[in-house]
Amino acid sequence: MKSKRQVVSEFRRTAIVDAARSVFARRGFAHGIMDEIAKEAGIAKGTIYLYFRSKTEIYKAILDHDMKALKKSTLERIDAAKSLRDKIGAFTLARLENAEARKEFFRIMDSDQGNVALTRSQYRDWLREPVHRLASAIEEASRQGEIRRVPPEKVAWIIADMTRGTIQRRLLGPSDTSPGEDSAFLLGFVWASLANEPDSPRA
Amino acid sequence: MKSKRQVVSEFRRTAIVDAARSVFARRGFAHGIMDEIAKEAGIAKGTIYLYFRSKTEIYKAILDHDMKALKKSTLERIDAAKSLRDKIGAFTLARLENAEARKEFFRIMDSDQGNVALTRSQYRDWLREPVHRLASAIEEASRQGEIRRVPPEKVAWIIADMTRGTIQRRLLGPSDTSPGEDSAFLLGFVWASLANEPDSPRA
Amino acid sequence: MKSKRQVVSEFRRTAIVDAARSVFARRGFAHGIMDEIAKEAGIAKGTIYLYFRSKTEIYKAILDHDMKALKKSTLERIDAAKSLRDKIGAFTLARLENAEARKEFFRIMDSDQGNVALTRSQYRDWLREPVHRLASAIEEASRQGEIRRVPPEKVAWIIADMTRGTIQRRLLGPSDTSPGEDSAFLLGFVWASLANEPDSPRA
Amino acid sequence: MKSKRQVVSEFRRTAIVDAARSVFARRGFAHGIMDEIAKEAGIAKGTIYLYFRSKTEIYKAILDHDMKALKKSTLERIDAAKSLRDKIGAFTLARLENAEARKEFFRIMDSDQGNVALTRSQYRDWLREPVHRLASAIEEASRQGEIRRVPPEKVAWIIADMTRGTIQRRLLGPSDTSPGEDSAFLLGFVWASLANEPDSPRA
DNA sequence: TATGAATGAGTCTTCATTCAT
DNA sequence: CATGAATGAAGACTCATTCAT
Repeated sequence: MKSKRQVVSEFRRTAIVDAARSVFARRGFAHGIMDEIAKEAGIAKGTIYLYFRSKTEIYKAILDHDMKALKKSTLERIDAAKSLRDKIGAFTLARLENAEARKEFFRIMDSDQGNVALTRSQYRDWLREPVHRLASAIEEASRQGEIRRVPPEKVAWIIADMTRGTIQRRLLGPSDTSPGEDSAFLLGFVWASLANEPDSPRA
Repeated sequence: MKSKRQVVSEFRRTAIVDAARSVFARRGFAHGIMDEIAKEAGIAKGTIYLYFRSKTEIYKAILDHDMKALKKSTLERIDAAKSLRDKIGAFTLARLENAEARKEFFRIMDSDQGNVALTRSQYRDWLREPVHRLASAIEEASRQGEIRRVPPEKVAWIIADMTRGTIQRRLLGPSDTSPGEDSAFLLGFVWASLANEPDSPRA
Repeated sequence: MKSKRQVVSEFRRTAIVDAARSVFARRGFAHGIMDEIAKEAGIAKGTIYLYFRSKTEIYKAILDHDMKALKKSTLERIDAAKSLRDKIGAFTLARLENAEARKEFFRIMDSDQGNVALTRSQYRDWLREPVHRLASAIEEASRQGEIRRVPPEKVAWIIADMTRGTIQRRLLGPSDTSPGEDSAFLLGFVWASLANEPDSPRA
Repeated sequence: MKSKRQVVSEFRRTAIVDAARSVFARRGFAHGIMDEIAKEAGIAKGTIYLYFRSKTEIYKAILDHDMKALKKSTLERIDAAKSLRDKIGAFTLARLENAEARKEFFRIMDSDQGNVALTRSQYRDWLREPVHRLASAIEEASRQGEIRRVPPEKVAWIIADMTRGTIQRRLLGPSDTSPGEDSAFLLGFVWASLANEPDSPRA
């Protein structure tokens, strides 16, 4: 069981990370000021330094925390789906819903980063595993003849790309479609490609 | 005809923008220092302020200039293609080749931005017109029965998304495929989807 | 008789002063951090403030305590000696041995001080009395004709200076002579001066 | 010939070092604030950083400059003197006069230093060469039979110690003797010791 | 016009001191 | 009494922008 101290400590860390995420989403890393983070966390500036060594550490903590959560959630939903079609749908929907629920984080990922230098590749990192999982499913389905022959990795990545683009468009302004609808559209488009022979003219 | 004064002025602005692009690509906006830009442009720091009001203005000038060029080049190549299939191929190839030729600019677009706040939406902005052009072609082909019925805007955007993702992956590390091959793959994938009825199972 | 309360209180004060002396000797006053003092004293930081009003107060307490002890010890050894020669020897030896035994304190005196502003003059203060005692003995001996006529105060101070310099050199690095030898050398030098007519050429 | 730029640069560096010496003498290194140095130098805080990388660099510049000057001046005066007696007098007088003329620097050397870690030993460093020079002269004179046999290094150092102590006493408050008188007294004391056989009782 | 030295507002970080438990 | 988490004032350093030459 957690001691009271640990609970408080956990609480503070979370409050700081939450405040920082919000501030960084609003101002970017470079312009996200410690004073503002402190105020938003409802504590004094010095207190932050009892929990994090530096501004950069907070940044890393945000990424680490959110990416882990994102990866976990996405993988679970992929794994829960049985067929490839459902897995692809699960992937896109998971991504879209997560983005909805964690707008702030995605705004950080999408826009800023100053020089913290790692973000973009870290971003790829957390995506890598879900995308690989998807690729494996594609490869399997491809072997089983459920879909046409395609390079699994490449296809998995472009599915991720389409999803990401859709998320970004949703982030830019309120969209008139739900995540579910967007996901369904993406799935439809992808599946139309995978399910059929390429280049076979209509008639 | 341009006066000598104007020529020199143009020359300076270009030198500054080029230097700034290089610096921002390397360090990001927040860490791209005026001193470094000046040195790289081969002029004194103060001189920059004779041509640009502020650091942010330079940033905007980079975006404005590069995006215009990108848009122009992309539109021309789309227009030069006759069939929808070729137009899509022209779009993806134009994007991939441009990215190759203007790595620095894409690196700025891709990674950084401090919080100059406009980038991401500006990025969308320059893409908007080419994507619309593509959408129009899709709509037309859709109406003509050349492809199945799809929402033209949405499809055009996800083609842009796939292309962008591919560009980013190329930017992260040296890839073993050429822009032409990547473009061909994307086109193949997209066309397989567009050319056929959705959801028609293989057998 | 001391109440238990007083005993504990005394004990705490001593622990804090000892810890602080050690820390200040290591880091200097400015860089000697309360956290470190607390840890070294085996108590919580807040507890320190139950016994001392401020960091500076601790500093003063160190000086006060150590200087008193030093003064007492030095005076006793001077008084125990009968002849002037022995008194001088007693003074230098007491100083050298004390420095040996209380390296930490001397390291504080020697090197640091932040700007607690008083140190240097306080240092003089505690020395003042022993030096005066020495001066008195010199004056007496001078009057008795045991030594040549000299200004007692001045001579006493330069004896103190020589001793202090010797101590500092010993503090800088391990020396190959014992305090006793160093003391003997100083005494020899001084006595050679005092015992003879000045300026009387050798031959 | 110096360019105008160099002259100005030199001027600024000097102004900053002078201001810093004054501030450090007054407040100590730790409490000597950049703002105050800037104000005293009559420039803006940022300007300081055009000439010195950090506060510590300024500190080092002070020591370096002043110690070099001190060493040079002291060595010259020792060398200019012919006899050992005169050399000793030259040394003590040079030190006393220098201290008079550069009270501020000596106040820094004497009192403070925070943790800049080098001071005290650096102090020894600049003294080392003059003291060695003195030691050589003592050794020579000792060999020539001009003075009794003594360990030259040790004697040279205690002469330095006596002088330093005298300087410190002068620094603490206005003294009623001139540097010349103090120097003469020290010389007399030392010479009385060197010129005669040790331990030879008066009668 | 061009220069680059000078400026000073803006921020992170440290640490003595306080205070609720 | 003891604790140690919380506070916030203080200070070094950066760099976009200005301005005298």
